[in-house]
Amino acid sequence: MSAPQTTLSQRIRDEIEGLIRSGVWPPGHKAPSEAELMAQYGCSRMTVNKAMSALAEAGLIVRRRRAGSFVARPRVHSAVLDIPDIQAQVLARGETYAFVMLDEGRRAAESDEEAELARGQDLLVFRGLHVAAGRPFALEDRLIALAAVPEAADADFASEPPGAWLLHHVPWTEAENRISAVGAEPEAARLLALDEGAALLAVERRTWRAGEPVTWVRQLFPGEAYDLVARFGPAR
Amino acid sequence: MSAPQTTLSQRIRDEIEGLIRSGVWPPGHKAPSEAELMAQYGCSRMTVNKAMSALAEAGLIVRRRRAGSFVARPRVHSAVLDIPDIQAQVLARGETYAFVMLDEGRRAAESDEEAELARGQDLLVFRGLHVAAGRPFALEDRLIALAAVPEAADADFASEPPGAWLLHHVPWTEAENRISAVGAEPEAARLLALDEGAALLAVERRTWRAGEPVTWVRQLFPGEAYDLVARFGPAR
DNA sequence: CGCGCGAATATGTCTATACATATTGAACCC
DNA sequence: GGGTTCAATATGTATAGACATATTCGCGCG
Repeated sequence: MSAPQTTLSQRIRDEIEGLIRSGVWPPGHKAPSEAELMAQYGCSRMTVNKAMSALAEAGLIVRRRRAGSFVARPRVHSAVLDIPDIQAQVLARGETYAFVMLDEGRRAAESDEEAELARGQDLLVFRGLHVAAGRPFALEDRLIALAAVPEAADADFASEPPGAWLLHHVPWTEAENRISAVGAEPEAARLLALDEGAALLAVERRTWRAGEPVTWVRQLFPGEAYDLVARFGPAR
Repeated sequence: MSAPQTTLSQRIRDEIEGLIRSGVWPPGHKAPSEAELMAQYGCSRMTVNKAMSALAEAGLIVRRRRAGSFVARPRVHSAVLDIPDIQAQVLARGETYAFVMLDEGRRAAESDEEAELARGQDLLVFRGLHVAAGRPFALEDRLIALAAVPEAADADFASEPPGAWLLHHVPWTEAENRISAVGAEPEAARLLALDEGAALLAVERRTWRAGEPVTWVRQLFPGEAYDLVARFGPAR
């Protein structure tokens, strides 16, 4: 048994996908041309083309004739649950947006769950309030793993809130959303200017890049003020 | 300008996708072999193969050597928001499941929104309670468009609740979920055995098949008892 | 009658080649 | 200097042929 159980075009695709997902090829990076790849892998152009076309269809690269193939900017979202960038959403509705940082710090993990995220290093801890049109829109608690994103230690989260900063700097590869409804606790009610016990939409999200946990976030939205919309349709 | 702005393999793919999505080719239907298609379209096998491979990758067909290509059974869900079949979910957790039909009828549309769904014909109207492990799990209101699903008029919704029946009989092509948190109204609170004003997770879903509206449903879950989990990961 | 084996079939992948098309960059002319 | 043209480049699509591989069907043998 000599042949690997994967095909050549699949192998090319996987290797390049690995380079992209791991960040070795950052967004905007120019990939080798098909001619270069066919020399590198010793195969025909059709084989290379199949791999690259698949990557393009998957949205990982953007191809432009004559110019070449480039690693795509992290898709803000691949058409799935559209909740990542609250700032962009609010601005898209034509409302003013502000992020009020309530608390900001750096500490070690304090629970098993946090330890899984921290992976031996410190966590950045945030609590902030998203404000749309002058009214509280969402209360956010966030942890960022410095183990996964060391450059976050030097980021300026006054100019760009942590969620947006991450979205623009760290492409994620996996995410898990947990959505539920909860009654407002006293402090949350106060910060969101609601009555205690009011229905809140709670979105808890964990995000990974290439299997490595990056961030955990919990956002609380006033139930009446926010609808989460997810639309699934034909592929194109 | 003579050439259509779509390529041949894309056209083949689109036409076959249309046959599948419209239901002309039902699940399990055997598609023509590549040889037949290349005769039909007067092109080479590679061109046909590209179209069929793309359909296979998209999960619309299943291909088996020597046997042929077959229309895939409707994917219960393509790994997206996992909420369609409450019964299956409850049973998967090892709990008993029951659906209690509270109200069932047939009537004409009574609002503009309903008219859009009804398309000139009657609607089937349901209200029922999903019961898991003997406790209320979700309150469901549903409308089904007889214009889109005439066979629903003869279905036995005592043996299979409307949601599961639809899922097993009508593959959907587009869906829109709207998720929010609401306080329990008196009647909902009573039916779900909760206090008035308790936080409920509200899922409102509209579904289409090939552009034609099929059903509208609103499900109310006790906030503490239910988490909506959506996981997005690598394609394969 | 049942079982195994081989032939036929349909897909899976790859090669080599060809022509089309968008884009870029540079040469060229006014 | 500025705008136009043109050729080089890289991708997009398609062809025809080849070999590999999984699966099924049917035939023949015991």
